[in-house]
Amino acid sequence: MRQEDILEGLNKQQLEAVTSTEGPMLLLAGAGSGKTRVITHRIAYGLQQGTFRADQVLAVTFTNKAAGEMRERISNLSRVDFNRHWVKTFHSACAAILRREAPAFNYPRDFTIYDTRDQTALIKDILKKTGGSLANSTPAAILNKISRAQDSLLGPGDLKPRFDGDMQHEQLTAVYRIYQERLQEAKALDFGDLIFQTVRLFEEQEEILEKWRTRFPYLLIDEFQDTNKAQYTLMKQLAKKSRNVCVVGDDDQSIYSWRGADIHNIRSFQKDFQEAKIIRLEQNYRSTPQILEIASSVISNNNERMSKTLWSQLEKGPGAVYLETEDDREEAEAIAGGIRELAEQDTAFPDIAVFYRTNFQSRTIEECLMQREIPYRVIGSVRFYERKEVKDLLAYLRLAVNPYDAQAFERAASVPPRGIGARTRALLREKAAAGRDLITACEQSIAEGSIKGKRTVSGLKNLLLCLRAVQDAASVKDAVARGMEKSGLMQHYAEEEQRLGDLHELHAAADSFAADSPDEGLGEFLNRIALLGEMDKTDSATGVNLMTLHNAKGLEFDTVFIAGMEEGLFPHYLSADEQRRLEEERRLFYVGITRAKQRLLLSAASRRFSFGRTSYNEPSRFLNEIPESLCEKRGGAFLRTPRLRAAKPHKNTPEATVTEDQSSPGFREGERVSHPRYGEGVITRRTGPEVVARVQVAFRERSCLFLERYSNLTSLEKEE
DNA sequence: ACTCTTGGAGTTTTT
DNA sequence: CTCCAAGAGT
Repeated sequence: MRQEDILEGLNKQQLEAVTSTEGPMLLLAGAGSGKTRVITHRIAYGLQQGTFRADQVLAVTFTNKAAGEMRERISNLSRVDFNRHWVKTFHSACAAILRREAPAFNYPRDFTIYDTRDQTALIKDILKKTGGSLANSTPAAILNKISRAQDSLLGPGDLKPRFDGDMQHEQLTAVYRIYQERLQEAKALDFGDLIFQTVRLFEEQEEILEKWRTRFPYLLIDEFQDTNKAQYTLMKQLAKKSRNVCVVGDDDQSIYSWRGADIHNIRSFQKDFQEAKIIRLEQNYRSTPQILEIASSVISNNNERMSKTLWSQLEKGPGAVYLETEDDREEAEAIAGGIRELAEQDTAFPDIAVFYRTNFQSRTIEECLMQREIPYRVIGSVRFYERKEVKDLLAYLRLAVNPYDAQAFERAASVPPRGIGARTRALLREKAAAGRDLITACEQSIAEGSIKGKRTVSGLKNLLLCLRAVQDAASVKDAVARGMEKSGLMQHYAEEEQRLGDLHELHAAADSFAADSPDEGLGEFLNRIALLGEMDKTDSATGVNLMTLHNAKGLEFDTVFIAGMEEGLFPHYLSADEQRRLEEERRLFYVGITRAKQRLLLSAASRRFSFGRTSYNEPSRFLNEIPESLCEKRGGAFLRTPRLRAAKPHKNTPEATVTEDQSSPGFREGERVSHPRYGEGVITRRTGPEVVARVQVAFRERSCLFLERYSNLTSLEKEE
């Protein structure tokens, strides 16, 4: 692509940001100010000018999905295929570095990455063993403390007591220390470790740091306001010499301080890189002036912010609409009704989003959408790789790759039940503690006769040995297939269609991984999975988008609903007392508002039913922060015209209705169909009420149950 | 010794 | 709904 194309249509500030490819830069990019455009064009420009080569750039984004999009946009702009290059999250970048440097810090290349559940289980186990229950602290709370310590580059010895003789502190230090030891024994790293250990490695081994500095003389860090101290330090280490680092952020969109993010990194950057060019992007290209005014008005209630004024030249639009309902059910129905009506006017389903503060709120909304036959997708609710059956299968694969992985062993040894109980498992793990792997531990225990269930342990050992052999020889896909077959999980879950489907999906994921990265092995596949968020699902949107406000960051929609505008829920009661945390809730609201291009629809329920309990809530204080002239309060329904047309005019040409599955009449049993992932199949059963009919489909190698409406199935019998 | 069933309790946000 | 702990059953 020619230079004038890369630079075309940029405003003054954007142009300066794009063309300043050398030296440090702080890009303060307001919501909707064309940030992604600037970042991608900047890299494309540098490539085109010959300032740097693609393999000299390390770009860090917040999610894998954002990374994927950035790769694609740069590739399109620059005629360079950027897909092989380093656009990663902090975590995946560190995992990749540590894999390559494994010998230098005495870890195997194929280490395991512990997720939150592995971590919590480990802490529970430690608490049990040490007998010490940390005074009124749940394992999750302890884990949180440990994670925050890691984010701040504090090891067990670096924790400071709050006062002399702080029991909490001593116990926490002890648990943290054992926790780290156990991770090492298991040849595992957790999320915090990935960053912490990389920083430590760079600190301790100058020549390795030097190598990576030389490798990446150009850095870019996106969502900089959400970086923690460890990440900041890593950036500094890498950028110290070249000083070619561009950080991009917006202090008003900092919403992850509970995860260790430190907003002061923006100030630190100005100190550490005093020669940095500072550019503000304040023109908003996304939202109407009305939406922007609402957002500005709300965020102006925060004290801790760098002042910044967004403005928009877009056409005027409507103000916000606020709806109060009796309960959550009514709220959900109003949202569904509003969506229906908007869809009949001018807005397509994928251009609509519904945001909420907590995941459980999605359930009621989903039910109403389903009833009204409105297609939707939920982003990030139950993470695929955290589902029980998926973790079960992953446990076997993890052990095949890393036979020291104690958490995987716990799971693999007990699901499906094979007669190895807690006691035997503990014995085997003890055996493995002295630097032995778990397979060897099994072997030795059998040889010594120190164990009761000799036969079953022997069976498990052989199974693991077999999987280990397979992963060396076979493709990732075959290794997963072998795991499914040999683990006994397929039989174990034979009755549960959903779980079987998930196992097959993991197999399919392995297949596509193998296609994308033919040179990578099972270990890399497992690492990749551990770092994958649900956000990254790439299937194109066909329905309304449902997600938490946290997941909404970086996205935009024509129409945005924000549900549950109630005290106690939003701001959440756990964050409402402290000023700093309340301000973060407000920023979360700000993020939500600024996702909207045209319309903003808010709602609150005075009664909410959640898990056997009814709570009564006042409307959120944030509502009072919206200028009155820009917030119209309604009762009953969102739109002024609840039922304009009783019936739609009937279309008499059949071709018009065949194209979209909107009007799909439903399949017959015995009908031949095709699915984009599973291929051809036959409907074996069709059940349930018409609106939410389920179909059972037999494919060549498996059988799946779908909700008919969203199944992506196409008939093979209606073709001309 | 191990597994399965039952009842009770807890649920912010997530790489 | 889903995770735990405790007790009964094999």
